Amino acid sequence: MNDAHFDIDVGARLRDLRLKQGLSQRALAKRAGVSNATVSMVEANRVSPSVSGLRQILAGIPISLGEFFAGPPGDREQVVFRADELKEIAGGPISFRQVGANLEGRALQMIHERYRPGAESGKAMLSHQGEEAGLVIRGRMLLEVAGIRHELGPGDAYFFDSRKPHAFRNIGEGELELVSACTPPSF
Amino acid sequence: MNDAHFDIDVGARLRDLRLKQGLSQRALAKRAGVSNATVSMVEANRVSPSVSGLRQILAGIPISLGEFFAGPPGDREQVVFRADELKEIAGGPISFRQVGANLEGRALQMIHERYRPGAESGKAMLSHQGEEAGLVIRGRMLLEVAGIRHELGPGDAYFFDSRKPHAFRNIGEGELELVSACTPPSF
DNA sequence: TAAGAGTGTTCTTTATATTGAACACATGAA
DNA sequence: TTCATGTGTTCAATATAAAGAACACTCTTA
Repeated sequence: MNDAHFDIDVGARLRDLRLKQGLSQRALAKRAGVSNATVSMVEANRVSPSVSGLRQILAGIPISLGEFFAGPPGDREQVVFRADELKEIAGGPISFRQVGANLEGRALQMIHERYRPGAESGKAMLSHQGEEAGLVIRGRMLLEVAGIRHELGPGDAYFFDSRKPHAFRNIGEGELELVSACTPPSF
Repeated sequence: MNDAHFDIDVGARLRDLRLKQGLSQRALAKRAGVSNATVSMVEANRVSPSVSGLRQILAGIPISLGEFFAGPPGDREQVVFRADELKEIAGGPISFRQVGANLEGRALQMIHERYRPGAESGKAMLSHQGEEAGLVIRGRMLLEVAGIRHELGPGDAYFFDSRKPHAFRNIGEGELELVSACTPPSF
């Protein structure tokens, strides 16, 4: 019934986080205001805690539900990606070169973007929620977010909620180069 | 006891997502394999669903728990940050200039980093989990992750799990310039 | 040994989430 | 109107999570 959506192991993850903080079940329980039995049960996956209960427990770490479920990407290995091995994920007048090949299960996506003069990348209203940011390295760019246009040059940056409709365009004479990041990965 | 950790409104968020998909409570319930009453209760915040129960419901959207809780950071406004208004968050031989001033409740952090020759930034084992990535713009950098050293030049990039111990150093003759991003924000 | 303090686990009761059916209210068709 | 089908909500029964106390175990210290 379920897709392969990383079935995060709540118990293991909680235990992992707790131990990283050097806390015993009782110590965490006390900080969080729950019983030690609850912590034990949850860690052993003998129960599936209520969201409010889990939030309560996580308050003792402390960590938010978002961070908790942002989850362990598993151990992916490659750390360094050479300039020529960034994965090209767009063609034509726009070059999107992604850091890392397979982002399945990851929380972050970074892209080295290049736009030929006049090139533009418009994304309509995106249902997927998240955040994105970028910093211009070279060239001039026109950024439109939620109907408002902004002109950015080298060193300028942006940060917005991905759900807002947005579009990018190179309005300079030369190439536009920028580094962007978004979470969660959008494609 | 709690920090201002955005107390996400589970009910409102679920309803919002469901409506965005154009589903009725019953339609979603059927796809998810739960009762319509459950959907109603959860949306009205009359109960705090179990994690397993919520996952079940979200499978009908479909969306993962991570995405669900990555959550709406509320409407923050400033979209564009000029080069000279990036917030300096480190001093001395290292310059960290952050995109956006207040990242409270946000999921993403982007930093424009500059290192003088020889400067280094070592972070020991970081308890906070997450991911980080970066791309070198100028100069040569030595990156050490989990005991392994890598040398990177312009255009090269990295991507790793923040929990692994890591350190950065400028090993070039000139300035090292890079753009990094991490999720969740680490400081 | 024994006693004490620490660990995580297991028990029984209590609180709460979830179900399936009934409910109340809309809209559109005969 | 009357019926049919849609919506979201509420109710009583059942399944499950949470609490508090007891348990079993490992240490350290006397």
